[in-house]
Amino acid sequence: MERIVAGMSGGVDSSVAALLLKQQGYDVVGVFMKNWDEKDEDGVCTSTADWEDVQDVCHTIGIPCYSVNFEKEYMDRVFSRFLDEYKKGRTPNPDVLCNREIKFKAFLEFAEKLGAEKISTGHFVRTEMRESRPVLLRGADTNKDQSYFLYMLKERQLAKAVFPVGGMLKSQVRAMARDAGLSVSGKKDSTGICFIGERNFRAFLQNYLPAMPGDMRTEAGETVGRHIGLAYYTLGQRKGLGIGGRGDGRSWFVLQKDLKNNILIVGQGEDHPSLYSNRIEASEATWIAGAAPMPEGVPFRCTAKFRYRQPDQQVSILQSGDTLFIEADEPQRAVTPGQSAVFYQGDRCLGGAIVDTAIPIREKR
RNA sequence: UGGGGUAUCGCCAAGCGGUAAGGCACGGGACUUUGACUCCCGCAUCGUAGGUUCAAAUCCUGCUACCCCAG
Repeated sequence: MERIVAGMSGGVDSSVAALLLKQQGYDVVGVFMKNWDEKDEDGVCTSTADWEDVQDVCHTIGIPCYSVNFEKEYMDRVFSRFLDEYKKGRTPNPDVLCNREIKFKAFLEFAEKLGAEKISTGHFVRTEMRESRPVLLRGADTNKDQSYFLYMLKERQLAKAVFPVGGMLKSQVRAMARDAGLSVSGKKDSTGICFIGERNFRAFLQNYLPAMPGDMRTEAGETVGRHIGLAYYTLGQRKGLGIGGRGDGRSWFVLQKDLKNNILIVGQGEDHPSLYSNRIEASEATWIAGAAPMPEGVPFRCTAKFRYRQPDQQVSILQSGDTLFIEADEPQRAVTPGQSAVFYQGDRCLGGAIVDTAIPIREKR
């Protein structure tokens, strides 16, 4: 009987994933990962509660369960880079790294040591063999598709993974959990950084990044406020600026970071022109198939997402050396350095790259 | 010091005798496995002390503060 190690977070999705595998006759072993040790703002250690949920669910399903600790790996391979990026004034996405380095690497290796052929997670994505090679497809529930977070995986990682709920709708997953009597069937979807959880983001960052106050200025150079450190803001952000009543009365948004002078450039209006770009330069391109879908220097038409859950955007991409040039058909709002651009061809996720620069539209030449 | 003006929520700002618009900020919630965006809800008795009136943020008087002009 084939053994599968089910990664279980204590949430509905991974629980139902394990349940489905069990029903399909696999030798399922549930494993809970603890990768972060800290209480939340209320002094509650959510991972303890989640671990209890996992034990509960495993008991109901009738599978053994274990817990494994990757705190060190998470800190070394994910969180340290996360902080480095912030220190550079960028806005990283820790979860794409977490998937590549932890869930589909450290955890996968651990599962193999347990004698498992494969691992499962509760991600809403599908895989399929095409020409005897695994491809990553969007989840069937277009509203919950999580392929964006898995673009850094490679074929050999995909080949070792199963995503039992990828073909289902979220509503079906919940219904199945309820019918099976899983205690977590009504549990709220978790959000926030994976393993760290939902928290006051600014306060959280303040534990790791030094304050470096400076001016907030308009593009014209007028000082309109103070910031507590450029790292605490991201492009297109509105909340937290604390500027009210100035100018034409509209809301203020972060337009740019001037790291050299420690100045946050802000402007009014959700649709401020400086927030829009259609030419983006990215690097660290990774392709699930191992190589880009097009030769170097040749443009390629596909769709892209510049943030999770963004509707597909029509783009042309062109690789030149280490740089990936992206040209979007439509203007894109607040494309942010450090964030990921993920590429698709139909339902298939091809890979992605990390944004370095978004060139404002009005600088077109 | 003399003359004039203004004082309404943290900020901007309606109101002109009939019982406090709106925007921004902020707080809460929804959405969301990153960060954001978005959406919904909440949020003042009118500088102060008196007076007139059935009724005052709205009229009158004193006080206080700030602004402008003058010299």
